[in-house]
Amino acid sequence: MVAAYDRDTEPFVGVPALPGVVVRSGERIFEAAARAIGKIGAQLPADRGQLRTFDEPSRDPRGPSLSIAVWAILGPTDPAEAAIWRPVDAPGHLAFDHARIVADCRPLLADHLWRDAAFTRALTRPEFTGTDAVAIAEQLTGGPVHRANLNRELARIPGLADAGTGVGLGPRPPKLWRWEQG
Amino acid sequence: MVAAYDRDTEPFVGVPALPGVVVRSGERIFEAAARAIGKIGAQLPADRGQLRTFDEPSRDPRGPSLSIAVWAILGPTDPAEAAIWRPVDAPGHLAFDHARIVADCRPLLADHLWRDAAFTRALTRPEFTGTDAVAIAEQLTGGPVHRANLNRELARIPGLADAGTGVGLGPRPPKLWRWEQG
DNA sequence: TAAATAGTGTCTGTGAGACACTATACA
DNA sequence: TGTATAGTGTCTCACAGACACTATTTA
Repeated sequence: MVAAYDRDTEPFVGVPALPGVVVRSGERIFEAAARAIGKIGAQLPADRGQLRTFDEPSRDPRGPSLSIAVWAILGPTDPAEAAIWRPVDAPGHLAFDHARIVADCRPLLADHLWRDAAFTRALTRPEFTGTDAVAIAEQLTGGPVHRANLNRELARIPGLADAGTGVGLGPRPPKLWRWEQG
Repeated sequence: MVAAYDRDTEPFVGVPALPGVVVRSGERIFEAAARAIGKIGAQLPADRGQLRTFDEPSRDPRGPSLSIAVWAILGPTDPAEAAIWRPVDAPGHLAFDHARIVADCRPLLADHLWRDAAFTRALTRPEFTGTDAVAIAEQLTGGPVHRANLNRELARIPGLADAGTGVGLGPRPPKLWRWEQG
């Protein structure tokens, strides 16, 4: 899911947008990201990364601007009162070129999944089921994901252990995976 | 090899630096890159791409700035009178944090090699030997490259054909590879 | 015991990585 | 005929992708 917030200033008043700010002089990108994520009532998590820069001059009706896209992952216990959550694979209508940003960045994020430990750990919970994993992978890749292969992939990840059974969607309970230590 | 140029303005007068400019309002990144590469007397080639953004506030003694790194590949016939060529794996002393930029971007470029057709085609010549390929790969990856595996990898690339023998470093002439059509 | 959900076994092909061996040209 | 450079054959291992089969639970 992607977090947006309802804009309260022109342009695009009332339209959901990805949180963003104008970078101040001397500010680092993640410092600006920390201010941006404040717009949805959250704090910038430790797990975050740079994506790419968007430079179409007509992105913003107020005038030309560059946007450096950044990812960060919020957990279920992190406060984010003002967040409007949208599925990554169908974020719907967003202000500016933000729908395009989501579309362009999705494959970049899919590359991190199950490979970048910090990204994966933050995206899953401390515990998650095989069914959760399938849903996450399909959201990011956009294609179907084979459970058999995914389970084997998860078994190979260091620090991730089988933790019995969890609660799934149907009769048979799915496998539970747990990250070791804190 | 990386192209630098001798700075003629403060700061770092006389010190080699990667070509860069301040992006103008409304300008696209590659438009700015085209102006930047003019500093070495070259024109921006069609083969180019975005790398990452560098944001350390003390990068430039004149004040905080963001730099968006971009790659582009010049051929041997492209004019570049003012270029100072340095090996990618040992660019030596460069102005600002440019040595660090080269070091950070090298692995990003290595990921493109033999995979991104446009990048590879521009980096090699229309014709190149197996020995050239080994040298290119070792410069970008930093590690040793096995000729046997590299030859097989080249054989798999669509549009790249065996073209007899070329001129190498020793007695036995190396294989020649040629890109099909123009 | 049927149906829905979930997991496992296994086969294929591909590709990385590595080693030993062979080939070519020159001195 | 020895030596330096270059290419080839082949082996192992890991992994992606796919399919069929089995297992678990509830109704």
